[in-house]
Amino acid sequence: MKPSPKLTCLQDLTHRILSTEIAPGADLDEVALSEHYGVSRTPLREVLQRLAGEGYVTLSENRGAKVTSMDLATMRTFFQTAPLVYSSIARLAAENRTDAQLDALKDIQCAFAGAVAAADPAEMAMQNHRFHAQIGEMAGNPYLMPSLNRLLIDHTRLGHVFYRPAAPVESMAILKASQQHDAMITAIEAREAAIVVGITLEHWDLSRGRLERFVHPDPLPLDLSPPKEASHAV
Amino acid sequence: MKPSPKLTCLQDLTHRILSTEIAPGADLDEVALSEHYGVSRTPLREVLQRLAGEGYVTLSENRGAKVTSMDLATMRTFFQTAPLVYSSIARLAAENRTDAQLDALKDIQCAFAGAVAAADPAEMAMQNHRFHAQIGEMAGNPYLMPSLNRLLIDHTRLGHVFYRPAAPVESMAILKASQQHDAMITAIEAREAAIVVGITLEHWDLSRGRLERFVHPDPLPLDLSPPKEASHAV
DNA sequence: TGAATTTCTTGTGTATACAAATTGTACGCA
DNA sequence: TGCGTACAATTTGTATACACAAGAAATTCA
Repeated sequence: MKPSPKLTCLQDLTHRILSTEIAPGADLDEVALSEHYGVSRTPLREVLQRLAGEGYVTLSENRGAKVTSMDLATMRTFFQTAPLVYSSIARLAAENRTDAQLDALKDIQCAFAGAVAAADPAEMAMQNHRFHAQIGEMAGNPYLMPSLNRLLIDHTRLGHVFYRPAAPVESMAILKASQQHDAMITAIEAREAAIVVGITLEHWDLSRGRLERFVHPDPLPLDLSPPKEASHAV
Repeated sequence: MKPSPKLTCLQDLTHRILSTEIAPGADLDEVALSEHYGVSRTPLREVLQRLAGEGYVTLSENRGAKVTSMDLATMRTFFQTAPLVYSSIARLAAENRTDAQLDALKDIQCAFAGAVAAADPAEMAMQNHRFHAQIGEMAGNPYLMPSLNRLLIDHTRLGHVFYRPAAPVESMAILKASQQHDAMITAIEAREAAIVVGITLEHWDLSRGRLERFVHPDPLPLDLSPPKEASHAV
């Protein structure tokens, strides 16, 4: 009945980190956060410890918590690792899903489609996160789950680019992504593992194309004044 | 200078869990542990939270901490997942290793060989754990690391069987495992990714053979009295 | 004026005391 | 005797106070 302030704190922090409202690398002050959420430092520190375990924040001795940063070396690893884990999870999800899990996935995709219709980029990114986390649940593999979740954290943080279309061409990509979600649901329902893996890899390629273009943007025309946002990438 | 009691507590608990001195599924009492390690409940709870994040223990609301259990469903998943993660990590280790990391690996293998020579099963299992965790370090992939570590926890807990040879034939397996470690070091040093992956898969097959025989032991002769250790497996 | 050391400020780490929740037990009632 | 309820005991969750470490600023001495 009562919304536990500790749980609220945990959920709100994850949300704000995933949405990059709290930027990668940002310092998290214990007293400020504890006052903000109306809990004492003890449970707040436990929340931070948990977030650290899930990869959202990084703790250093006597130096507090920082939001896990996204440096270029990590990005490289991200692009290297994601297809392997995503496709493995997809295969397992098709094999092991339950009906209840499938229904939950459909609900999430519904919310995702709603966010697309409403042209709400932040909400799209969050529902997309939930969608893929749910597929992870369906895989039922406690060994791969932590890897998937770490990938999804960075994918979602990067992904706010994806869902902020600059050109009309790019909003087409969002529609295509949503259609791929639908196709994944159909294939998972039919337990067609090979098909799910195929769609998942296409889905990844679509996402990768946009993300890489962001990390490696097209060079600006050479005769213009110095670029302003070049180093803003990560 | 001073051996922080909190760190001692963390390391000792991981060691006792990996060695199954504290059995899978066992309850962990906060007050008892805090008194045992000479710290108050606050830091002890932080240790438990961290161990939970790494997969050693499982926390339930208002119900304390239990050592993560190893049920049959999990075992199935374990055997399904390990080769994928191990071989991926092996490939990355060969590609990304530094000289310092390689030296550390050699030191660990030295300690492992020492334990083999001393016929110390517990020590073998622990050094084997360190060996493979070090290869994980060399892979330098923060996304796959948590999966590897979770696999290694259960592998090491199961592995105490491996290093407790019942028959002379089985102590040959330990020697072969040690030789495979040496071969992995050589291949990693030469950055021969394909070779490392091959040895890793052989290494896994060797381990799997013994572990599966433990989970699925040979049936006892039918004309004997009721089996005594049948359900002791997991 | 510059460098080094001391002090002060800020923020984290730990301990203890208290509140809340769960579990086991005993008692009463059907 | 069986079941349900209430109470007690144990264990976990939270708050507060204090101790300690790291970094910044200021003062002193060369």
